[in-house]
Amino acid sequence: MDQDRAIQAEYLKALAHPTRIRIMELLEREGHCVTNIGEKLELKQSNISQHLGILRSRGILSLRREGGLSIYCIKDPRALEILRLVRGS
Amino acid sequence: MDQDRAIQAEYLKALAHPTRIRIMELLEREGHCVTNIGEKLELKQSNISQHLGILRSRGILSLRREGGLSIYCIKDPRALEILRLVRGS
DNA sequence: AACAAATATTAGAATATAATAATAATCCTG
DNA sequence: CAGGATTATTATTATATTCTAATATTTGTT
Repeated sequence: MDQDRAIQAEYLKALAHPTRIRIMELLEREGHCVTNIGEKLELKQSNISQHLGILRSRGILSLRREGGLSIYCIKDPRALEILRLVRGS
Repeated sequence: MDQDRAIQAEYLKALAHPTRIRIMELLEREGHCVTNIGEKLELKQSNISQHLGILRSRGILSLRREGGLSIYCIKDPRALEILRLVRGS
């Protein structure tokens, strides 16, 4: 189907951004909250939140609430495999 | 490096388009010329040529001239692995 | 309930991407 | 070298992304 390719393209687009690649690298070890990610990457909170939302909407990240925090984790390990392949250029 | 992630993002962006995914699927079996691809995909020649140029500029496709034709082939098999991973969602 | 911290959402401006149409460039063939 | 076919490039318009700033929401604490 052609709709499948549109979905696949959306998935790849979600990964195709330097900041989102950095987020994936950061979350590879363990989950982090939004503020934490923002500090490590030295980017604005709202921007981080938007990027996390994009990755989550594609099923790449998951979110759990813990205390007052939103902890984002990698949900789809295929994304890590893809990034590993891309690195091996 | 941060420039690496920019390059990685460009690589993924090249794959992150429905038409370019179709092109990759078509070229998986064997190389094809521009006109041929345009007919199979029912898209304008200039559009196809642009998409092929994007894939080539990222090192994903290669080009050889044969007779009066430009034959495009898959150069980087990692791209196929990535698309296979993406399909397995 | 009020306050503070953490996160999400929205609107806006700047930039990037994509499709079309038109034109240019390439390269066989006679 | 002229003509025709193939491919590449350019300009344009429409759409999509991205970042920032501002505001709203959510949640925990007192």
